Amino acid sequence: MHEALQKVLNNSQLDPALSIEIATIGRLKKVKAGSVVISPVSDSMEIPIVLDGLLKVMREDTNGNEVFLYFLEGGETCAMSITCCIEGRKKAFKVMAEEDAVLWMVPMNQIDNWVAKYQSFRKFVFDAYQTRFDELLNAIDSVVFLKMDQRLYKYLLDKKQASGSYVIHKTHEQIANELNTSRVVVSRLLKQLEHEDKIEQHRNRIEIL
Amino acid sequence: MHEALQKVLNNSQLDPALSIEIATIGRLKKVKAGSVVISPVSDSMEIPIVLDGLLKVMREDTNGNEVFLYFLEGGETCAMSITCCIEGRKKAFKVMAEEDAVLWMVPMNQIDNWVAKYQSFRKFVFDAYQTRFDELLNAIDSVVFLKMDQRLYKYLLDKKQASGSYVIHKTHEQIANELNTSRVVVSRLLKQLEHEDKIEQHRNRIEIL
DNA sequence: CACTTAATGTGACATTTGTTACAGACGCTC
DNA sequence: GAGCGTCTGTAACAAATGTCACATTAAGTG
Repeated sequence: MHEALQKVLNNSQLDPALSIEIATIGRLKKVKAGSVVISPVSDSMEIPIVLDGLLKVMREDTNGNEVFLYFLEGGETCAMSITCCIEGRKKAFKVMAEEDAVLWMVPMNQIDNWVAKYQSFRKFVFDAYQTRFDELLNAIDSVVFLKMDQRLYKYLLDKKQASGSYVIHKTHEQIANELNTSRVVVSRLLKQLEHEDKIEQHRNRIEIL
Repeated sequence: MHEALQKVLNNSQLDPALSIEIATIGRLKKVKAGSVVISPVSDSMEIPIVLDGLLKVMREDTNGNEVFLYFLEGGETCAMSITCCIEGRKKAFKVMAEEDAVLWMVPMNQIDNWVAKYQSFRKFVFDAYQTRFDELLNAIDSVVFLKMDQRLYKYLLDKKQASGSYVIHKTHEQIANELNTSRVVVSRLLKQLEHEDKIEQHRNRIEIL
């Protein structure tokens, strides 16, 4: 069995028999940073479990504007994919690789079966839902209750937390896209954060202090 | 069996045996418009199924600011309650009666059991999750991609849709609270909508045209 | 009807965010 | 180091939203 998969399954406290099923039926997928894993147009019938690396979930409107929702870290799975697949619905979000990532792709056709059969899988799925709900509500909080400067700083802190590095390799333009604002605004506010000694700026790189 | 419950259970296409269990184990609860059904501090172990009337789900931040997320109509249930109860977590939202409502309160302790036992209940629960995810994403869209005038109009249309009436009995102040803005802003924008012949205004009452 | 209270209207101004235009800085390649 | 493309900084202005003050209006009550 793939080593990282073994580790993730153990941490998830899944039933051993179920772990074997998942390991048997799934397949490994490696994705490069920046590549799209799930998009509104894709109709993949697999759900990704993150073994290593970092995914990010974005919401996209019909005009191509987008906004960052949350990260998916090692051991986590995309709860929204589960219901989409079960319901055969169009996905209303986009999942991208924020860093190079290793995924375990599990075909959907066994999900209902496992939910019925394994208490540990029910817990796994409900955990995933709960965590994602929390993340979505958190995203709503940021957007509704915070001004752009706080939202930006929160974004930087989240990114630091998720990547485990205080160095962020992004351009102002990229950050602006994730917050659905403009590059000039981001530059302005980052300059402010720099003056407050909360960050340090370099080309293509921001350090959180 | 309660008549409205009977109807809702039938529409949900639940297994007859399960319907009987739900009808047996639950209890009827009537709530007055404006009253709080679930709040972050409540630790109720029941989930509500809306038999009649209209509930609304709000997000509240620590400073007491709040924002409207979505309505729960007849036949719908609060998916977030399910996971909260299963996980024993603190609720991160508030559910209020938008109109007088009749609820069927189902104790949580049977949920896991039902999920294991009934395929139709799994479908019911996953449907609920999917619908709620969609509603949350929809709420995010409004807040991220729309300006306040569009957001306000969308809110009015949603309310019209959910209540089934083109007349909305709310003050500008109340609307402002649900959109997390100020009364003056709402008055200004409503006046605009009136000039565009999209609404007609009276004291405590707005008519959608 | 006169009075009271809550709801709404509106002007004036502050703050935040968005937009445009352009200048300067950095890193890369030849 | 000259040339090039991208990234960042910044001024100037526009638009959206928030805030304060106060006027006006509508509905209910005695």
